Amino acid sequence: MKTITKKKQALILTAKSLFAKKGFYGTPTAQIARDAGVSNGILFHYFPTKEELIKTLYIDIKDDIFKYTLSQVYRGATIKESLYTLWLASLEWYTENPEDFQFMLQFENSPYYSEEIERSHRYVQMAISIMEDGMNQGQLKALDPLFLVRLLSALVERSVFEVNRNSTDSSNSTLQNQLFDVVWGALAK
Amino acid sequence: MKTITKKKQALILTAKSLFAKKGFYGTPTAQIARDAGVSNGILFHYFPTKEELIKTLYIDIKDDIFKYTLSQVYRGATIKESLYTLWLASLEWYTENPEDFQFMLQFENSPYYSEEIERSHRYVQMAISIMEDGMNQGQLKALDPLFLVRLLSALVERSVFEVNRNSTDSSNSTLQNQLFDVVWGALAK
DNA sequence: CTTGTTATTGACTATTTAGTCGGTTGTACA
DNA sequence: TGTACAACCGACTAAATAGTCAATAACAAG
Repeated sequence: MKTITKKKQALILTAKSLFAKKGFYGTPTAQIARDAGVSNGILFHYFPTKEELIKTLYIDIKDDIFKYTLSQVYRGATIKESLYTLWLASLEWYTENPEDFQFMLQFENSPYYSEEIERSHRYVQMAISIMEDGMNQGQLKALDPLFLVRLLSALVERSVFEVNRNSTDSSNSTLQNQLFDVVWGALAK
Repeated sequence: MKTITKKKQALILTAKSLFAKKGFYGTPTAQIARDAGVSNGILFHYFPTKEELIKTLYIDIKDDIFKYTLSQVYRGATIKESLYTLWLASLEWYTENPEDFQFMLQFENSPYYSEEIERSHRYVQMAISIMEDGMNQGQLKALDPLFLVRLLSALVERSVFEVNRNSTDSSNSTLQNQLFDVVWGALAK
């Protein structure tokens, strides 16, 4: 049984928050430890390098998100329904967890990121097979399924920005429908 | 008349190349100078800080790209034609100038980037007005025009990745048509 | 030729920072 | 109670790096 200590947890939380706010290079390891209220040494006890810490954080975050989003997709749903569910759940997650969003953006455009890391998540395989289903049913455009997955991610990302910009506006659901129209228009045949 | 010296030019070229390959934080200013074959001090003579160098580079690159792409859009073209031209020209530029692409990706997801910088380019205003025209004609989705511009950028970005991945494939124009279908599907009403 | 300005050099520094290490405290369990 | 092992501390270091500076070269103009 893997018990995560209080201090390790504090490190993870603090690191995520600082990285999101100040960036990977704007955040010294010493500050992470200080803000987390633990010693400098313990950070390197749990994470051999700063890079390792960053990668671990990313994998954890992505796991959380996909657990949340993919679990809402039901068998038997139409492709359009599945995509809508996936898209909306992601949107909700990111607007409610802005630190996750910031962190992810940074990581996926950093030198740390690679197709290897991308594919390593089994949920990406799941997303791919949803796209394949849609293509087989003739509902989605006939393109590389991984490309469609990435497209969806990119559109989620843009949606998050746009929703955040209009956050004062109360007529959220109208905007949501319009934004999903964009997604569906892009992916559907 | 602004004459750019040989050494300044060498610095700019070298910096772009190194930043694209190794990232902003993986590239010491000393290495830029060394690789450019000039002294350390001259870099800070032309660019007071490293950050200033990076921002200058970004603005130059974006200017080049928009000069190239927007100049190909003709008055009197339909919206679909204009968007196609814009999209294809961007795609060509980035596939032929991979360093520009890498640099831009990094910059636009870095702490240096801001909506202020984004809007400061007059070409963004031009792109916005193309989108507004399309909306007024009822051809494009009724969304914030800046959002549409960003959407187009994001789709160009994804297109570049996908074209690069299939670069061995000679049947390029088929893929191009398919990819533009995605763009048009996303933006068109 | 003189004088002021700009280009250029490269050694130097002040600071920052990732990661180390020797030692201490806690704890599970035999 | 003893022993092994993990959690934990914080002072320390070795390396890296952005930016400085004092001096020299090139050059343009009067």
